[in-house]
Amino acid sequence: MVDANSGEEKIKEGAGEEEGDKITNSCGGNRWPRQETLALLKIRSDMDAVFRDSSLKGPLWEQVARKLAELGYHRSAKKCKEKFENVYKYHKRTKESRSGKHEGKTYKFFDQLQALENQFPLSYPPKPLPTLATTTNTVALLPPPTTRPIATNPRNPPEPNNNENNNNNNIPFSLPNMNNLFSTTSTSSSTASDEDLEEKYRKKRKWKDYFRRLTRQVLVKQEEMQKRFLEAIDKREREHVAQQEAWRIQEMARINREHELLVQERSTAAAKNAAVIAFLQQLSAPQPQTQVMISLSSSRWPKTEVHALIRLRTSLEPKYQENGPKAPLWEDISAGMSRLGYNRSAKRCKEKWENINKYFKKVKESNKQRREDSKTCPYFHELDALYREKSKTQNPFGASFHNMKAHEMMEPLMVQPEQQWRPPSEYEQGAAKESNEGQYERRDREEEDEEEEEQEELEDDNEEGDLESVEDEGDSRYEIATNKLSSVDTVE
DNA sequence: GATCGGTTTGGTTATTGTCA
DNA sequence: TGACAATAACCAAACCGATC
Repeated sequence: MVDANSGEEKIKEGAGEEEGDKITNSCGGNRWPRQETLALLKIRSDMDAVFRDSSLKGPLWEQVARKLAELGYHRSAKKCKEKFENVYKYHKRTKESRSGKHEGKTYKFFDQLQALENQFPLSYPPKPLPTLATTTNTVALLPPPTTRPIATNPRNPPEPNNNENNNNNNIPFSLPNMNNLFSTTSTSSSTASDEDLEEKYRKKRKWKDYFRRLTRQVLVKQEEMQKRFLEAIDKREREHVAQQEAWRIQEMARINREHELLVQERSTAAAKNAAVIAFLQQLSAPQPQTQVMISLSSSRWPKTEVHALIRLRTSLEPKYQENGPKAPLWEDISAGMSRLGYNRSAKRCKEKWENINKYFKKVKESNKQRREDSKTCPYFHELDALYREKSKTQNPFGASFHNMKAHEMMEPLMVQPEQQWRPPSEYEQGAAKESNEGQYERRDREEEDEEEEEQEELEDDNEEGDLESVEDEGDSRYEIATNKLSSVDTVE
């Protein structure tokens, strides 16, 4: 898998993730060294508030990338985002499965991510966080010191009487007379008698005592503050735990309620099913199971379903081309889908249509080369053909669609041959869609392989015109690939 | 209301590294 | 060497807000 971004990160220095600690940042090709990941986490967590406040995240990731670059790690914004998401995702996954096989093991970025989750500023470099008094990291968590730096320079001693909190101080803030202390030019400067010396010595001792007491006092104060701070943290910790406990209890209650509801629903559903089955048995209709599978559609759209949607949409488009409301179109499509055995609401159909088009456009615009044998996005060929068709009919001489090259415009419009599709009747007759899923998957893959081969062949030797008719080799009646918008009716 | 662009979240797959 | 963890990258679904 080669990303467009990977060019800048191709340098491989043979160092793995763990060695990232010891080596420079440019190691390991696309892999993120530990330090780099930590830097990313740090930056991202620092900007967490900004991220939460902003609705447009793109520029923020640019900023993250810039900050990372300042640290010597060059990654694109997209990569930063992706990396963060992946790390976060993995963290969540491992956290959830901790009770299972991961028990006893901790994800190496657990502390950072946990801290981020708890809206707690991260420490850096990372070390186990929460026990605040134990690690040196906690220093980073401490608020900026409120005690003013102590003036150790005897020439600038603290102003004695400006201190508002010195009532209960034992320190005598009535300072010795500084002029006397530092003035070597006393009135009796000419005589260096013993008395003078003794006087000086006494004053010196006095100052010494004063600073000793001051230092002691400051230390006591600092300890007191630290104690108060730790108590506050402790209190907050307890509150947090209590909150979590309360939340847990609430959550348990909610889960219990949901469980009861589920049980109720299940029992009513079972009753309904039994009634329906009984009814069907009474009718003893020849093919009662044809519609049973309809409701089995999962949230993920199988390939065949996407194909059906595209075909329905393209076939119904002319009917709704006027600027009228589109809702009936999607209702129609939804109905068509259900006729084919797919239970999708109009909204879902519309959403799916938008999503596949969005992704298709995105890929086209990025000029990314898709692998011919790409197993993903089976609808690409169809959309491609559809858009080519549109661009031809709407603007045959104007700007080409997505900067299509001239020779590309000449290429035959290749709707994916419907020969790759199962005729609905075949699988509609199946007892349940689920049970056939594996089989269909295999068939899909086989069909895709055939499809790709055929596509290649056709592209190789066929540069002209429409492919009016491709006869199916199989035993069923399949639709023919053509550049005309195909009608869904032929499927049925 | 329709459309579009952006984002979030979750799933999947392929690859790489580590360790027994 | 195989199992497994970790990672990168991709994709899909769903949602939201802006714009027309």
